[in-house]
Amino acid sequence: MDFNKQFELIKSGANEIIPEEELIKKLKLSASTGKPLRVKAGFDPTAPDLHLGHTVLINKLKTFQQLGHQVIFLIGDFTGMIGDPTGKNQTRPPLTRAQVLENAQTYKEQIFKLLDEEKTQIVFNSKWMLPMSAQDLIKLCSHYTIARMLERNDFSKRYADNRPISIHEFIYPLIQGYDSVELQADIELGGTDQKFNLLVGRELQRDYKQSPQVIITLPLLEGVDGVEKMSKSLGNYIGVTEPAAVMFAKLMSIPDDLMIKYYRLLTGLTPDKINKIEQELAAGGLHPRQAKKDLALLIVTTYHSVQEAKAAEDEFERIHKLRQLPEDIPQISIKVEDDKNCIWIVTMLTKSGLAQSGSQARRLIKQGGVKLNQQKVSDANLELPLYKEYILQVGRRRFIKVKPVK
RNA sequence: GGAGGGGUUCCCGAGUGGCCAAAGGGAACAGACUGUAAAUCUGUCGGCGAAGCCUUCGGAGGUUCGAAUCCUCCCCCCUCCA
Repeated sequence: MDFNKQFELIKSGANEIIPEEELIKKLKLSASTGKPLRVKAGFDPTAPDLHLGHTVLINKLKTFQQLGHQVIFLIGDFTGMIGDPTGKNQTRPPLTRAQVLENAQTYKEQIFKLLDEEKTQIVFNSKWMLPMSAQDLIKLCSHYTIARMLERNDFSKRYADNRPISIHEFIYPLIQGYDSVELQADIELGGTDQKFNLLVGRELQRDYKQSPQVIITLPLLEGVDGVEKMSKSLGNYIGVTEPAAVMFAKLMSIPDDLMIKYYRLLTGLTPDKINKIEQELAAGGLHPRQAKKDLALLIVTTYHSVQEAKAAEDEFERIHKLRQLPEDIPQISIKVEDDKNCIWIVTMLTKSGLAQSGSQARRLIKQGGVKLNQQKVSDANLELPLYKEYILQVGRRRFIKVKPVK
């Protein structure tokens, strides 16, 4: 593949490449020497459940891998003890060796749905950070100045606002940078919020007489709400291990405006193809719903299979378009007190977990959000005979089969 | 060591003796609408088989007919000065 095509592929979806000329130089050098570039991206070991936001980086790693370069998946088990300084993060308790290995295993299961296991190098930065002596750490610190640290937006802001900055927070970017030294990285990928840290890596490598890495920042992916960046704690995430049907439904719920970004950052489609979809959408030739379905199918297929993706689509149609019952409804039976021969609707809702309290159950009924055997329930005092099986529904998409017994 | 600010219901945040189950916003949930679980609009948003009652405002005591609000002690967080 010629350099322009390669470059275009690498650049697709990227926010910044700093500096672009160096990337081209490195690509050319690699081609002429036959030596693959070393491409690094770091991940947090404390949150081993990957969501699509994380896979933006992994997808880009994959691009490099497909171009024949050496991909390095760095697990920041040492930096994880510090936590990236956002002002909110507290120092985290160090993970035990067992936890680290366990999380690493979880990572592997997830990333190898995208990356080629044979060609991926997984490393932990505790490998070189744990044995580092205090003396060496001080030496590392001497490569950087407070003034330069304060260039980091987050630090300068907190400093100006009289909010605390702990000393150890300064160490974080230094270690991340030092990882690049240790790994002799040619390229480091990171989210746009990592720009500062990535740049520190360049400086340090230069100080350590290495060729500075090219940094590529990728946009932060908004979650299904379309506003906040995807994160587990905000609940707007799509996890890579989620069931196909859940994944599909979540993907269908993203705002239309976000579709193209998802296409660009999460699918392996070429820039040409994505541009075409974008144009057809704008021209009205392609229905946004269809485009979003195609997107969902593509992504779900990556993490599951074609069959499962298709089944997920059918399920979605059934529930949301045709408003029918889903194929598999979880089933439970509820024990009733011995002296009763009927069950109260509110009890059914709370015992089945569809409502968290009796008050909430009553509210749902009052709002017309409860259906029993597809009939709306309007009476909160409804009593039902035992031994029959009921299909309870709350809202449009929560179903459960309930069998009350003694 | 000294001075000061603060801890309120899932989150942010108002509330300085009764009108407070506690404003406002966010999140969430339900309803309407829709190609969609988007957007928008409406409603709900501590618990109780619900009349009324019970529990909640960092913790423990106290003052008062009555406390998120006042007092005492304690715990925690933050800032400034040295």
